[in-house]
Amino acid sequence: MKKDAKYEECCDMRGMLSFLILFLLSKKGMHGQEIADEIEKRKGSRPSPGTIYPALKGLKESGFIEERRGGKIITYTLTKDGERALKISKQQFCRTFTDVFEP
Amino acid sequence: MKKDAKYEECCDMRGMLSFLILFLLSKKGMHGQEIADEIEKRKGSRPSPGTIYPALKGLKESGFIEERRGGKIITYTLTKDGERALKISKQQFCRTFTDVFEP
DNA sequence: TTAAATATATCGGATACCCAATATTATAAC
DNA sequence: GTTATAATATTGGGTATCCGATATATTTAA
Repeated sequence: MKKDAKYEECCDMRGMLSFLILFLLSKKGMHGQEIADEIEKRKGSRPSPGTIYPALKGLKESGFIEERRGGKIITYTLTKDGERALKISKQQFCRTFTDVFEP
Repeated sequence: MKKDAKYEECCDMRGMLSFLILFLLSKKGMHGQEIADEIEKRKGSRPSPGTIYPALKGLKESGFIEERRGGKIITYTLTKDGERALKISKQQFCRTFTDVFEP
């Protein structure tokens, strides 16, 4: 059992993955594994393929991201709609978690 | 259908409720309805009783909060363990969402 | 041309979050 | 004391997230 698991379980951040992906893609286009790398660096745990690809599929079906294929690598970028979605989600996120970031 | 619902659904913040409660209680002791008030102010929607009380129950069973009853009002405060849980969750939260707050 | 490696994709299922509805308890009003 | 009000509590269920396992496709290595 992972150390500190007891303390982490009160914040599993379920439901934040798509938001995080949108945010990451707003900085630069990336492919699936790059996104997984970045999330692993931030969260400490790597989302499995069964997590990341369905999430990307959902975002694509919502029209928030689009893909450009180059061989086996698919690079995702935000659409205009995706930028709008991120902007709105971000506002809500910031309002909800105001002053959580303060020390 | 709620305006902007399409854009909000990529960030439902599911799984962040307990974290938010811990954070709110770290500022001052509150009872259930006060907590709901504060969350409503931040998120824009009010958590239902069926949401808030099971969450409080879970936090109590984890030993993160304790209650002091005064009539029909139950005031919740963080325990030492709760402070530790919040600290750790907050670290993870901040690391995960670094620079999301920047304009 | 196989074989290995890497990226993407899908499927089934466990989990748990959250809500709507309802019930219980306690105070306050009268 | 009865009624109204408000806080707390529970239960059942829908739903979406996420993971593990597995499959497919493309490139690289040998």
